[in-house]
Amino acid sequence: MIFDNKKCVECHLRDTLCKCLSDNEFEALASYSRLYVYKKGDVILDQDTKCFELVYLTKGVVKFVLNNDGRELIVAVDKAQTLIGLANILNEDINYFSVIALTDCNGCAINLSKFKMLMMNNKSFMFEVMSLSTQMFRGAINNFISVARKQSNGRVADVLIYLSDKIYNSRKFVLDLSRQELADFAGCSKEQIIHTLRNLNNDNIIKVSGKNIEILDFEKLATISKVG
Amino acid sequence: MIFDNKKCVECHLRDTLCKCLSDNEFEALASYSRLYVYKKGDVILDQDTKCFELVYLTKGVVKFVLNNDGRELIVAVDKAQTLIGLANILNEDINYFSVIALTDCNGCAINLSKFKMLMMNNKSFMFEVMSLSTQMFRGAINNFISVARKQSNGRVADVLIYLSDKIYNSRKFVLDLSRQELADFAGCSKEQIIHTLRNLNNDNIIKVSGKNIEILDFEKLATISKVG
DNA sequence: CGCGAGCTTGACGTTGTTCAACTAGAGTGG
DNA sequence: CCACTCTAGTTGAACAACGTCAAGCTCGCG
Repeated sequence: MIFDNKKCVECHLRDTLCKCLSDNEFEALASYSRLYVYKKGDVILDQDTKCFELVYLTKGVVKFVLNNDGRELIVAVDKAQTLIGLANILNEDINYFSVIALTDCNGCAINLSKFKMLMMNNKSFMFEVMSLSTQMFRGAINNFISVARKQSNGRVADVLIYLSDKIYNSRKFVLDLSRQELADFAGCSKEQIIHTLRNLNNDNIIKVSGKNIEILDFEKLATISKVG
Repeated sequence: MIFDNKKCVECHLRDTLCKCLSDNEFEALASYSRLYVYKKGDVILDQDTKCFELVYLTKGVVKFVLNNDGRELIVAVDKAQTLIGLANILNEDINYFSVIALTDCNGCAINLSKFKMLMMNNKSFMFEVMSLSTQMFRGAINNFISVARKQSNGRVADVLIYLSDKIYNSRKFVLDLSRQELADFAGCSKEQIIHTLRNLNNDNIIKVSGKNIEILDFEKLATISKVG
């Protein structure tokens, strides 16, 4: 579904990534942008397909997913406001991850070739874009270090802290991820997630009830994350 | 130790990453470059320190290492000819990995601010650089996927195939990595590496004798890598 | 010849996966 | 309104994978 886009100048993107663009330059980008609505579960970007558009997410929570041999691995979870697809544009315009809506989402599709043209003509903009995309990669690498080195207590602690700090900005939140998705994020089986959550619950470090999570003892959780 | 650098125009770097630079531009870069000699074990770039120079490796094999809590994790292994430090320059000029010589190495240090200046003034060059640095990150992520999802047979197979294809370009090679380093690369204990190598040896898939490795049945090894 | 670092080996215990059975809740159709 | 089905979640038991430990080995070097 497509909306009008007359309010681009008020967009959060204007003040952040695009802050070094002139009004004319930003206008050129905005005139090609279109709003989309995604339902929970919709594929926003599809791994291994050609990428023609970036998506600026204005509402909702998404997961970045790598698929190999049928099994999913969640590389990152992110929420509005954020630009999606950056990691794709630097090489061959083939999507490296899939991006899938965890909640209903709104997004604004930005024409990739226009975006690239702007990058070519505005060096500071290019540096902003590069910086953002390497941040994304570094985050992914840090995540994999966690998965590669820690055992499940530590990984689950990592995931909970990440969600609390970066996504829900609260010690108490309602999960948008299923148990299976938590497992794909933490790199273990869903049963292991359930066991670990229950243990943390019984030790009064967190309170779990279905999708409702509350972190009761953040210090202890941070220690578990560190120790592994 | 520092050599003269009159032969920069013959450097492999000139024909690859720097192919889109004019003679003047390349000259500007070369006039600031200096040759260094590293002994096996030397730290070429040090994690978490400020980075003033890129290093173009002209001889030798190196490992990219992430350190956390005393334990090492090898992110990648690379050999000459290759440019080292790219992943660092996109953000805050703080080295994200350490780079350590696995063999005696020669390298050519390139002034980072000159390099950046060239990037700012030559868009195609900037795209070349960006492309190279994202390749590096994608490689790292693929490596971590392997570590995160496969069990030790698959990981060891991955490592052997990587070394055979990308580093030694032969089915038969002499390892520059210790058993501990193989373990840091595959994300498991050194004992597990030894067990797995012996099993592969007993199954006549590889032949191991100390540092000497020969891949006897590449197809079978590739299958093990896929299956996990 | 003796020392030490890296390598090898096997035993053992922990961790985590797999499997199978069961429960709860949501959606569907008669 | 009640079966029926389907999916997600939960539980525990059996098993396999892996790390840790402790002991012994090998080889190069002083």
